[in-house]
Amino acid sequence: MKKENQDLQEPTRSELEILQVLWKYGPSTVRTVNDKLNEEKREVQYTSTLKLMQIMVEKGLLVRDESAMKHVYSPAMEESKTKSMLLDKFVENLYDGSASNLMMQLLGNHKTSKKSWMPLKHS
Amino acid sequence: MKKENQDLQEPTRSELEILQVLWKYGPSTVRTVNDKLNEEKREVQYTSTLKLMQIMVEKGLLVRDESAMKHVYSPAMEESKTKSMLLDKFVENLYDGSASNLMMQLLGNHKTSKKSWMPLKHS
DNA sequence: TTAAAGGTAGGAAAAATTTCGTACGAAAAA
DNA sequence: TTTTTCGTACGAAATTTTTCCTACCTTTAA
Repeated sequence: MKKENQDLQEPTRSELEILQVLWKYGPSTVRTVNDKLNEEKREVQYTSTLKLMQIMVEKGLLVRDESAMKHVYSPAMEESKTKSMLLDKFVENLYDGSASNLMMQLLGNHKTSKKSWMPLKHS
Repeated sequence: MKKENQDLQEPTRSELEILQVLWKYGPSTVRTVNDKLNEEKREVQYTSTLKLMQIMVEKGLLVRDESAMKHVYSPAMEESKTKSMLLDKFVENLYDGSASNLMMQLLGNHKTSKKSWMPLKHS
């Protein structure tokens, strides 16, 4: 089954790497993004990055300015919006939806609540 | 190229869901985990969950007690260790490695540093 | 004792993600 | 002008992740 164009696509791991580059350096060409990926993350071929960024446009994760020959890509959503979304999901997943739990971990306060589960009978 | 048994495998998205269930309810059978997944996350077949958990054992993400007929699975690493690892990566990725940046976002302080990038010439 | 229910194992298929080869056009250099 | 360089598009392949079918074993109920 194909995944339909939802409103909010969660970026895949590689897509996130690309977003990170764009957040850091601002709107960029594929060439620039690819260079930064190779410098800062991992070795990857130009056309791979290109393809991925094209897909991200289709998904609505990036927008593209085609006015010049060298297309310039930018994130489709505000950095802060995307990060909020990802943070929410992260807190939901790992900290039971509780930001203060996360906060405590950040503060190095490792008194995370003791295991909350009672041994279950496994039917 | 096959991915070798690294020390720390990062769980995939589905694997993380399973870990979440185990964290929440403690060591469990596949049946229990599958039920919880269906209740709390998404519809999924028993054998799919089974397979995934078997793979997670291979990867070293879970350990399995086979002494009884119904195997009981537990996370291979402490919850807090795994979460630390994931949190580190998360902060690294999204907050430039700065926990205080994340902290600010958590506090709803949206004065995240203005765009730090200078417009680049795109070679 | 047989049937039904519920468990694991394993392989194959499906889906999603990632990579890259090839084709081809435009711009720049020779 | 010709060649080289650098860009995009597109399709297919490779890989990773996810799903589920089939086989088969054990326990329980009839």
